[in-house]
Amino acid sequence: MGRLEIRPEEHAALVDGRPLSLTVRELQLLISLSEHPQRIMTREELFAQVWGGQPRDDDRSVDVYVSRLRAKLGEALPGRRLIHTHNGIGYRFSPDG
Amino acid sequence: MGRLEIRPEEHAALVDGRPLSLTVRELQLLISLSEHPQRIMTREELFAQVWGGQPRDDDRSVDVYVSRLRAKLGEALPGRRLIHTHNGIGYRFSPDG
DNA sequence: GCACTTGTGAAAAGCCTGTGAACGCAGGCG
DNA sequence: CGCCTGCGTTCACAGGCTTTTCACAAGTGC
Repeated sequence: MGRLEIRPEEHAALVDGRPLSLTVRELQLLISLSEHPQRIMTREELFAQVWGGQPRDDDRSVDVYVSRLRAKLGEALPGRRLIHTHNGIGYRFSPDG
Repeated sequence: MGRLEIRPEEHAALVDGRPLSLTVRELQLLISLSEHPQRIMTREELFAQVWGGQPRDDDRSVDVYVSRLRAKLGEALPGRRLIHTHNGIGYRFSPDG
């Protein structure tokens, strides 16, 4: 999976061997996304996996955490965009930028 | 169906396993077309399936979205023409270029 | 108490959509 | 030929809707 490595059982995400300092939520979200590479996941799916249950109609939690995750990934891997937005649907994780 | 795969339930259209970044409308249109391969579909039929209801007399929405769809398909599958125009009638989807 | 995380509201940025208009292309006709 | 006409294709754009980002109050654990 390139320079990014995710170890759910160790609660860790590594870039070139260095752990990213992600919060629990951020890591859960990254794990959920990366478990289905190239698949478009809806907010509902992601919310269910990370938070459990169903999001409120106007819940922006997923978006906010995607944003935070991107910020940290972007710092560690400049110039790569691993999480893609699919307007009106959700997000997609693509290992190869 | 060759290199193009359409998965309505996943909101995705894949070329060689990679999702195209289609908008919701574009995907709906592609789904409608591809559900009846080799069949000529009228603008009215397509409009009804994608937008619902009947198009205005001078509505060009279907044409515009066919054009947008062709542009994106053409980028992902250069040299193949999947959507054929039938003058005065409508469009036809042909899986094998 | 302190440092950090979490979820929420709201402003800013960005994308999608439908529309009108311009453009291109072919056929018909003087 | 040259011009007109009928269609389909593409461009440009404004409005609306979605996503992104920021700031903040409340919560948690050390």
